[in-house]
Amino acid sequence: MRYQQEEQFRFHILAMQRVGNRELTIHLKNLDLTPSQAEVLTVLNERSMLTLKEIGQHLICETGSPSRLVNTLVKNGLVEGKTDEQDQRARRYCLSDHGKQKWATVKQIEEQLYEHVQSIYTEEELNVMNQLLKKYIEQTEFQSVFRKRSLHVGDSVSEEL
Amino acid sequence: MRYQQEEQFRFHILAMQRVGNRELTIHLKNLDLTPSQAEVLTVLNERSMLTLKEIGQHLICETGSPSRLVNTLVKNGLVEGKTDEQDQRARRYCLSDHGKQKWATVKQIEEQLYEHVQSIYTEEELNVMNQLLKKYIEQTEFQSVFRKRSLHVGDSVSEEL
DNA sequence: TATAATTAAATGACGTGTCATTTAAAAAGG
DNA sequence: CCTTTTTAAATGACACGTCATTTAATTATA
Repeated sequence: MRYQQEEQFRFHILAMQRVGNRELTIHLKNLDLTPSQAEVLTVLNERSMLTLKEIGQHLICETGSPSRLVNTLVKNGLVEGKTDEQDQRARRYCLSDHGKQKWATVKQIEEQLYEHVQSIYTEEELNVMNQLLKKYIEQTEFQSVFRKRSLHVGDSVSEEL
Repeated sequence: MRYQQEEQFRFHILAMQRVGNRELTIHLKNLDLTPSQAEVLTVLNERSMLTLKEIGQHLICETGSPSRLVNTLVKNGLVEGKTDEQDQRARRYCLSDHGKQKWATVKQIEEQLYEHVQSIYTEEELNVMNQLLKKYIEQTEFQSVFRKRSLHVGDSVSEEL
């Protein structure tokens, strides 16, 4: 059958995303957080005082302006927003004390997930996949997210393969 | 930073899924279909007369019984359902003529996606990734989907790496 | 056989993702 | 300075994806 490897790759990616998301969802439920909300906390923990648009530019979970996502976090007291003084249209957001506290737990849950990944793959195997996946991502709009989030720093170009 | 490879892998998977889904969404929009709906058509093209539960067991896009997904396709005339004679609770679904026709176009769109993948990866690279991704999937509930869909048949075990 | 337990599907609820439209503020251009 | 264009954010709409609950039919069991 033609495209067998390509089809398998397509559904591997879909399945991996689903299974990872479910694993995160389960563990985050104790915190009353969704994976998307957790990603916002992570972004705001790394860089504070971002506008909605800037937050969107740091997220992989959503394009455009993640109004509802962030507003839910504001409503739940995890994020605080202040109107920008230079630009009355924009609001700048940061973690509240409660948000910072929750993020610490989110970090532990993420590390659980990473431990799970580590239990299946060697670092070398992860490196191989990351090198290859990066090749695809670099041709997409997400390339800038990885750059902004510093998710691609420190990569060593593989000599083998 | 600890877990750097693992974190990168996590977001690579998320970004790959998003970008692939968007690419499919754009091309399927001309057909008035979503990627999930297209997956149902593909499943029903491969195996007909499945119940809702069985369809769900062949889908990666959704767990549980995909009532609404399939009912939308019935409403749009792409899928037909008849009550099972042995079990009055269950309904068995198959593609309508219109559905078969649409699937032919869906197949072309999928092949476009696979051509795109091919333009970025060699078959050897795809094979490497598939071998590794399969290791993860095999430990999840999706393992049975890949088996049922025959998405893992014909894999040659890699000797290298 | 009558009742209880199981099962298939439908449905309600909620939070995304995505796109299109609207609103209001800022910038650009005359 | 006023009008037009651009821009940030909010909002409406729609289809998921997920979970919990309900409904109805089937099976198990006392």
